[in-house]
Amino acid sequence: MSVRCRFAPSPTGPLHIGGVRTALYNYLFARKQGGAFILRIEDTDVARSRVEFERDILTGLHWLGLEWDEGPEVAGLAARGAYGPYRQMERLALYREAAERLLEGDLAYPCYCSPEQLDADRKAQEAARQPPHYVGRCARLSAQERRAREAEGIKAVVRFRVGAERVAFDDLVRGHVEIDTRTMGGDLIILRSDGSPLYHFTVAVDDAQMAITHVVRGEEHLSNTPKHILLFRALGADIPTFAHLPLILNPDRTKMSKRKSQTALSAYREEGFVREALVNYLALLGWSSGTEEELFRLEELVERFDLDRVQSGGAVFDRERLEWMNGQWIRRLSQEEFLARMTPFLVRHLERRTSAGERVRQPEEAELRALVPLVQERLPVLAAIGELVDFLFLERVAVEPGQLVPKRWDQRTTLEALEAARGVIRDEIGPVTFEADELEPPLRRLAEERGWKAGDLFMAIRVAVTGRTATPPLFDTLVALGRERTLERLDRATDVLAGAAAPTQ
RNA sequence: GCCCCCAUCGUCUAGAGGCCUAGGACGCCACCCUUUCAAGGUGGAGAUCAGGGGUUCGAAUCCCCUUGGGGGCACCA
Repeated sequence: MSVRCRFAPSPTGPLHIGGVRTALYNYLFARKQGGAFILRIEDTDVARSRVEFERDILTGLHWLGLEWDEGPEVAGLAARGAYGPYRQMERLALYREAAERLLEGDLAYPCYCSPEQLDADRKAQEAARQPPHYVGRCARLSAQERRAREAEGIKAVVRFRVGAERVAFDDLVRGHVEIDTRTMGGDLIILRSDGSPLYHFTVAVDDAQMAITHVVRGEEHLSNTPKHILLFRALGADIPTFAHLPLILNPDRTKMSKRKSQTALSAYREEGFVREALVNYLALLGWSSGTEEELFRLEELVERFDLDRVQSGGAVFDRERLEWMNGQWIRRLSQEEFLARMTPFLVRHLERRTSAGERVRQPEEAELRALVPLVQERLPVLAAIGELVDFLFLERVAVEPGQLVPKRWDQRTTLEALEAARGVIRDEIGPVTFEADELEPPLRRLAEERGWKAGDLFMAIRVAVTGRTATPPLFDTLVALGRERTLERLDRATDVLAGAAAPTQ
């Protein structure tokens, strides 16, 4: 039988990094096995589910390149797949029908206990240091008793009978697992009093109906797996193979959460993490290829992936390592690709500067292209492009007199150097060509003639024209700036320095 | 409280009884390269393999216990 596995997120929040990892492992496993990867939206929590979250999930998966074979929407097309619909709220009839069957077979029963009663039970159990469980008040009601309650207008939930036994299964990640059903909290509610289905029930009904062969999901579902197995059995369905993935952890080793970590995929995307890095990093968080290579693209991961090699202990999400890997993938992008991905980040940065009241010049395609070799290897995240090169597009850069003077120099020397450098650039460099190669020799010569360290001269110029001490290579920077702007900024810096000097002299 | 899972450098991991005086990567430190910042290169510090018992000629690797951590036990998913 060919492999079918699914990613089943609920749209109660933006696509979570942990969900991405689960989706990725499902995808890798399905592709590796030549099986199907199915996306199912678990939106039965009406109170918390929102369409924009569903959109965020679909967008995120598309962006990562984790395309699904069946699901609510495929690559912008309408839903597709023979086991649809793929949104649970569109599958209510299926659940109702399945519940009906269980009721008929007395594998489930209506329960009339009020939430208040259940709450009181739970409190009592807690006080008696008992594990919380349903006491079974409605488990053996006679037909008349049920009718009486119905007559009172009490809306019943439907409970699934959980018999006493040890349920065992062989988890692909954890091996043999056995759980006593008596520790699971008693008979399970599968339908709310309004008739809507609950998670454990929908999972079993859907996985059965969608012919899922492998359930690959987070470890938080491990203890609940017997419930699903019992339900599969009651439904007369085959029991899929399970693989429970280790949790992704906060730095304090608790389950990764919004409170303590940045969990939304979209947030990483907005910071300029590239899909290659996110996929690569997450693949290696809990799985390893067994070799010492660690930079893999999606297709390479598919070739190598194996659930056997999934780690069983939880893994702390290490942003530093992600950033390193992101830099690796940014550098591996083709120039065209890099340009296309980086530009929106620069544009956005400049827009922000504009709204902050600064005068900004719009970058031209050609000058951005020229910038690529200078910046591509300097970005840990794409969003860093703004800070790196915005001085090229700002009408005025703020130059601090303090920064302008190199460590070994004083104000006088700096002033002299900037004026001299300006002269050299104005007189010796052709306005037409103005290339990095022709800038360097005369400026080095200048430093030598005056007995300055070239580095000091260059630093003074750098700060003068960019307002920063860390920039792309100086001569390329001057070229990017252009002759006119370079001269202008040297002038202005000289004024700033002279102005700062004046009061003290 | 009960049940389940987990346990190798700070972090991600290699290791499926002898190849381990435990390997790689991130991070950290130093040096090299260098006009700054990165990138890159070289080297270094960093794990008595949580602790204790077994099994075995031999254990990070198998078993048991302890400890620690995590997860689960909803008319949430």
